[in-house]
Amino acid sequence: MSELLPKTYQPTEAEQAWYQAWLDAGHFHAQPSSKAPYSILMPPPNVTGILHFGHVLNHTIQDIYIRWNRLKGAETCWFPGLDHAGIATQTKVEQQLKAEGLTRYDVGREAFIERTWAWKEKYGGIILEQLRRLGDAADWERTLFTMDASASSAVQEVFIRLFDEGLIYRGKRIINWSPVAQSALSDEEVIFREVREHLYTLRYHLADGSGTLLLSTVRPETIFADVAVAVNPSDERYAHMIGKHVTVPLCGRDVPIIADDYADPTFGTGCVKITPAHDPNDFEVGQRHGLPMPSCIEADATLNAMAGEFAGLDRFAARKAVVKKLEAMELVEKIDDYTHNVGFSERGGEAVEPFLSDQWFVRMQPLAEPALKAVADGQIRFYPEHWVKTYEHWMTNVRDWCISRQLWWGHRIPVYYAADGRLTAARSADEARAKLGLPADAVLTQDSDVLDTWFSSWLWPMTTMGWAGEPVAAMPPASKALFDYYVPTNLLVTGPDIIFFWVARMIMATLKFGERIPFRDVYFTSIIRDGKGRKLSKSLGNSPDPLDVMDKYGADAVRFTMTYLSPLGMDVRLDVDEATQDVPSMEIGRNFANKLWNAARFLQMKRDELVPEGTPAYDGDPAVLLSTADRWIRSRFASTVTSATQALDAYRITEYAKILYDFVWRDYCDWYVEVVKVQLANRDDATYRRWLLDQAFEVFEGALTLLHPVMPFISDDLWHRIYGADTSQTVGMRGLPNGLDHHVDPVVEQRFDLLQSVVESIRRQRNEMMIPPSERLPIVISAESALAAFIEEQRDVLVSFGRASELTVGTALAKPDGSVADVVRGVEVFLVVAGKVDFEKERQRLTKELERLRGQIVGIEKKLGNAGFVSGAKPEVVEGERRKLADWTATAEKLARNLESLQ
RNA sequence: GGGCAGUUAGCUCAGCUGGUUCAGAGCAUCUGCCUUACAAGCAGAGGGUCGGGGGUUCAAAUCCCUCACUGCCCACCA
Repeated sequence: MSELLPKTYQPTEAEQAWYQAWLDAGHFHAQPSSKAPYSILMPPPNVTGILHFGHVLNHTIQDIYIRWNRLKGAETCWFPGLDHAGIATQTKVEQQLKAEGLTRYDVGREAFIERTWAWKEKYGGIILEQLRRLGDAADWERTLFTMDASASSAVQEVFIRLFDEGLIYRGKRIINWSPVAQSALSDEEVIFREVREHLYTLRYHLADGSGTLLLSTVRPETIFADVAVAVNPSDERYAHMIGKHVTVPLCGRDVPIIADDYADPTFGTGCVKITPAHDPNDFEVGQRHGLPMPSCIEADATLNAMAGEFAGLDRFAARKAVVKKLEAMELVEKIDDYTHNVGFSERGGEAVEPFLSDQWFVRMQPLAEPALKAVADGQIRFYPEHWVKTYEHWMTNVRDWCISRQLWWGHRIPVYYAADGRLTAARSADEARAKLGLPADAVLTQDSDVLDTWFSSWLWPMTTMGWAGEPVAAMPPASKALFDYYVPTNLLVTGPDIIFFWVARMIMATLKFGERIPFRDVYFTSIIRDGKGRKLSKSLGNSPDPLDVMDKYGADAVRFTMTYLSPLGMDVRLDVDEATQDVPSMEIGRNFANKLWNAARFLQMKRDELVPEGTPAYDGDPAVLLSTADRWIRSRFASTVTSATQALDAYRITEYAKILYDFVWRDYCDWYVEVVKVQLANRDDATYRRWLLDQAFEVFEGALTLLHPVMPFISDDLWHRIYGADTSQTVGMRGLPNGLDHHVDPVVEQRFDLLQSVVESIRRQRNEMMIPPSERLPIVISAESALAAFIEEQRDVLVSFGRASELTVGTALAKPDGSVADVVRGVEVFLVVAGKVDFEKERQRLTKELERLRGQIVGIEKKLGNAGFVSGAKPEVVEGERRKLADWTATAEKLARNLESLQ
């Protein structure tokens, strides 16, 4: 009746078909309802983004929680989106233009933006398609682009409000400048790297001709903008010079010698040149002393007219040229090798230039305070928790956020300048005129800069709900309902690298504008590294395309393997074969999927073969039919539900994966299915067989259900194949198995454990004696009467698993002639091997085992002889040790006896 | 300079509130099996003084101190 399953699982087709079926059935779309809400905000991938393994891990985790909570009956919604990614996208289009021999200035701002939109439509958002291949159960109907009208409106409103409240201000400051992007960067977009350069010690002559001052610098090309030389006020060497002037070489200007604590007497000569426009520390010195702040370096990092003959040279070329000239003038005292940290653009990799310019800033401190509290109070929880410290450190030392970017692609700053120099933030020029009290025909110019991309990202918890920047109470009813139902969201899954960029700022913005926390739990994912511990990156060639890997192993296999290998708070190592771009560890997931597949195949084959159509269902008391093994698997399954739930509740996803892996593979397949084979073979009764298989199927269905969050495709595929549900249904919505606690039965588990030990003992002995499986041998088992009865009950299983020709079970049986012996938990297991026994080997093994046991007995006796232990430890622990001693002693005695009687 | 992780079998890692599965799993290695669900498999075996040292405790892989090494984050003295 059901179609026979192929021998191995073929994931690719099944995965695509099921994803479409889920979409068709609308399983991923959610609306506020009477059910409990559960929501996750998808970190919006860049519009230029391509799927990599970081996304795979991140999205697998999110999908697990979405599907798990859907299984639990929540109204789950996963809000997807796409980030306009200012610099990255603009760079793409500029590259395109470059191929045509054009720059963005050639086409002009408006045409350039149009072109970027066209690029976005054509090439952007490929990654969203790729995420579907992974299986993301996201509510795609709610996909938001950060430059959609509502989101753009929100950005504008927020800017205006912060401006009006004085939390956004314009200032001339030293910022991080990218000469390549020709734009400012925030502090977070700069990474520091150690660089080996030179420390030049230069001679500056005193203006009055009374001597020379030596000072050290790594940037001699900036001397044209020197405005002072600083010495430490406590530095006696220079005390008499304070107030005098030195002549700056090459440009002949005289600048004062000032006293400032910034100068470190122990570094170099103790004198430092002050160049406020080109160094953040010098800038502060300049401010303290009211010094002028000329710039000698332009936006493109070339020197300007202040540098005289060096004008037009790039900063690095200029450095060489300046040093050469100074050397010729004998003004270079010495040049030392010098290793120090230099800032580089996180994106482009070029050295960042400290650059003095007008920029827009957000005053962070007032926003940070409530955000700090929300985390300190535990309203928002971090997993792993240790990131709280990092968060608190950053938040308590938070610096103002430079939000203006000299780009074209992005949200334009809604600030208008009047001819008289006044300015304001407004929704339109008309509104600005009104705010400034100007007539309708007054000419205004809008600020030409755009906002940092993160200035839209930090509003994500609100914009995803349809918020356009209005006061929460004034939101349109549909958005308001969504917002109130789903925010705070339940979980955010992201990398710790964007804790400042994004997580912290979302908390600040949502508290301020949404009047609530944005999310309750934050899960920080692991960093993925290759076998050598390096981060995966395209340039290193160790970053395989996840799509290729999914094609080879299946999406479920990739998801499962990543989950299995990614402990909370630790890096993940993924061995990557650089030659083939293969990730061999994906076999873990693939093999597991295949195991599941074959377990299902077995059950289905047996049902087809042994249960004729029309076989009546068993309608008696199931307790009558349940064997120890049946009870055991039910007990194990009930425990598995509990422990899997606990693992996911604590965000221990690796543990969740391992629990299910072990249950399916070890308990269900290795033991239970093997017992089912015996039970089927030994009872020629169709009703019983039907009942037994139904029972086996039921547990399997439960396992598929628990696995669905991590392996959605195969679990649904098998579920439909076996249980014949129609495609509009999914195992992901049948509910979590519950009310099974009464199946947990420690006595049954203990007994089955003994059975396993006895079987393992027989197998071990057979293996050691090199007896092939085809050869059946007599087995004799001797145990105390209570256990003997149980072993007798398990006769069929023991005969089959132990490949026995005959089985004798009794109490106090003597060791048969020509047998080898083993003792497990006081049960003696004799294998009659007749001529085949290697007595020497057997003697060695028994002796070794006996020695080990005796050693342990001595240890435990010592422990029990310790008065401190007996009085100090919990009574049940002491009792446990006593029982253990008794068991071991009995076992040792039997072992010794068997060793003696060995011929 | 400040902070946060980590160090357990050849490799990758579990081991959570100290003791009842306490020294584990997977991979790799070795042995035997095409046993009619699965060789992407089955059955076995070997392999670790839990980074070093000290302390607390009746009891430490587990708690505390200290040192060493590895990785990450923050800061940026020219």
